[in-house]
Amino acid sequence: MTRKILVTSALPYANGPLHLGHIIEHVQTDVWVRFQRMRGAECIYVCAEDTHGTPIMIKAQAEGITPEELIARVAEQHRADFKGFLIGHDHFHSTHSAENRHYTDLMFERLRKAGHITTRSVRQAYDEQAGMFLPDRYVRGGCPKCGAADQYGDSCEVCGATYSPADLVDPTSTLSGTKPVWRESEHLFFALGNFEPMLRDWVASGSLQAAVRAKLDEWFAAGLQDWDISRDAPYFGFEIPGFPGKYFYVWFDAPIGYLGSFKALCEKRGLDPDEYLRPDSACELYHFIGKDISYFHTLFWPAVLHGAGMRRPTAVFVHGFLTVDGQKMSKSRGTFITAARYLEHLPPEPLRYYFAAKLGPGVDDIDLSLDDFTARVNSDLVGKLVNIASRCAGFVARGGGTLAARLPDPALYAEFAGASERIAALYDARDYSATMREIMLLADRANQYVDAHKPWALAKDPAQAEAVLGVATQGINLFRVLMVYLAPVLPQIACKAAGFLGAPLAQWDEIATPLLGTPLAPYEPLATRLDAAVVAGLVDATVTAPAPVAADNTKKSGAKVKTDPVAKPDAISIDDFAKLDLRIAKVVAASAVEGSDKLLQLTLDLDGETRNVFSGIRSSYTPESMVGRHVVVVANLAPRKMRFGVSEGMVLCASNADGRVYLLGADEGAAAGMSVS
RNA sequence: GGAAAGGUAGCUCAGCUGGUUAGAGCACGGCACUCAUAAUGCCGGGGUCGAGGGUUCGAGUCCCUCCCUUUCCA
Repeated sequence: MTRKILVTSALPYANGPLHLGHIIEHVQTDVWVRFQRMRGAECIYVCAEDTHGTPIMIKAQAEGITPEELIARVAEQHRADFKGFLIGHDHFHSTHSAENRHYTDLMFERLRKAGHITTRSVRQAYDEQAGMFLPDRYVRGGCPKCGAADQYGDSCEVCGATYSPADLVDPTSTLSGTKPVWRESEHLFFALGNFEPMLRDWVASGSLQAAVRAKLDEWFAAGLQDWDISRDAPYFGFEIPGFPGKYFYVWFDAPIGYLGSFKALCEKRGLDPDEYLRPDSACELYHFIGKDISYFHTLFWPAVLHGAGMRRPTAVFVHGFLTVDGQKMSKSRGTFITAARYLEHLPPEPLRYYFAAKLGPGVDDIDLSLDDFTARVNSDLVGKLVNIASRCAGFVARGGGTLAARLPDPALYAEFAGASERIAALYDARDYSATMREIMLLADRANQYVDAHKPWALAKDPAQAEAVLGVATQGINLFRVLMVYLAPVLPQIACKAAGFLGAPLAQWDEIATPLLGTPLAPYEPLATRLDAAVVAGLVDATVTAPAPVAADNTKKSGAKVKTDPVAKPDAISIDDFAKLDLRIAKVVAASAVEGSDKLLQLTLDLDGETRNVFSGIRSSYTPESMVGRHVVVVANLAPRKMRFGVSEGMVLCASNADGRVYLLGADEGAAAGMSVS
């Protein structure tokens, strides 16, 4: 019977850009989904924007736009980033949607009727000037335990103490800077404790990794407490039916967003969501999440589902955090790598491969070591894997372009194909690092095979032409098996390889029979080496070297690939440099210029001052991707009249010989109008 | 403070329920080869397995203490 599987990745929050931490989770999920599909499962992968809550509301206010505008803009960026990393969501929805409202209301109603919702008064910090209740994080003050100043309302970063905002010494609201008052308000609670037996049973069913189970036991031992699921207006979210002025807490409707997204997909495809969601469903449901949100997904979520008369997740797969060069991703260190930044520098598949090579089934943190990344990708992907095809293709071409009719070494092929179930089991268990090790071991064997049979030596004797073609055919077929194994990780390379082989690589069992007697397309490089300098450019050089040097960035952003030595201009004095008025500007609007295939028209904000600038970056940036980002602009460049209007400045970019350009940006924290020096 | 995970060659990591001379890839050195994106193959150097105790015929693998790193605490 065909497995029917519904898979999710955690919903990204709509208040900022995706970073590589988001990407590793989606890659982990995407690989698993692609693998399941290759194995013939009906596997659906959904995700959505997580759009509700105070931070969204506040951020939109700060930008002078509506929350709806904010989440639409961020969603656009997120979609582009996911696409860039080849994440194949079947559907990417939003929690601010009719479908999500439907399930949120429905599930709440069912929980209420079943007696799982209670009401209780809560005393909370209230900002009288802003006219709203304050989440813990929006109150700061002195730590009641160690006295450290300016700590968050929930915990102290200095001594690690946890407490409530009411305990703070000298609390202030981060919104208005005023001292909050304490007000009572009725809140709605979800009686999590009602579900303890069910949850214990669920945990015991083997749905969780050992480390997560251990954590759950701790939580059980501490006792399950009611969960506050309401917030008072003003709040960006769904108003609770029957409770005017009360809104669902963002964490209540966020996981429900999985179902909302799924529902939207079902409507598009004419599927019945209940087949997947009813309590006795034979379909499987999996959530991939980071360990920071285990509590919500392993306690609340199964309990809410169960209480609302729905099935529980088959399993929740928890992964660790991503570090860069051994350290927590940090904006101040420049190691906070956004998805967009990565994609501006490098193609997605090397990173997909590297993540796969490091991801295990556990909750351990994963380190992106940049040097290791470069070495690993270049050696495994280019030196070993792609090399097999590359070195054999020429012999096939010279032998007529068509593969031999028989394999000279069927036993070796059988050995490669015979690894299939072992590798599949590793994928299925999400032990990708072991999977990649197995596959690369085979890649070594393939290179050894070619080396042992020395087709280049045989080729010197015209009488051996058949043998040469045989060795090449063997090599190509070994490569094909490996490419099938790697297709979940490297979908684009697999696609190119399929074009080269003239045969699809879409199904796992395609390897059952070798490819014989068919023509090959001309070989084109399937993957290229990473340049260590480009990789180093992923971390923000401007942090450690705050110099305004465009030349330095030019080197690091791809130009080096083409070793096109930039002519060194004459040295200038600091005074000459000071003549430049470089500023940070925020792109508030962008559009393609009609009648030009190179230009984008940008509307820039330099802290109050608005500039119209034409920039020749259309080959590398879409108008949508520009809006909202910060750029570096030469603000005192004499205005220049162009056919399309007057350009009042110049946006700085690095570029290389092939015409790609790379915008210079500024780290988080830089604001429009700031002077660059 | 409580809890968890981890500390194995220069780097990134494997080492299951304790058992022969501790492994892989990369990097490094030598040799071979030249088909391939200076790719590949063969050989080699390199580790008192965080520190110190203990259990055992035998411990990287179990127990205790300590040090360091990371993470979680609704």
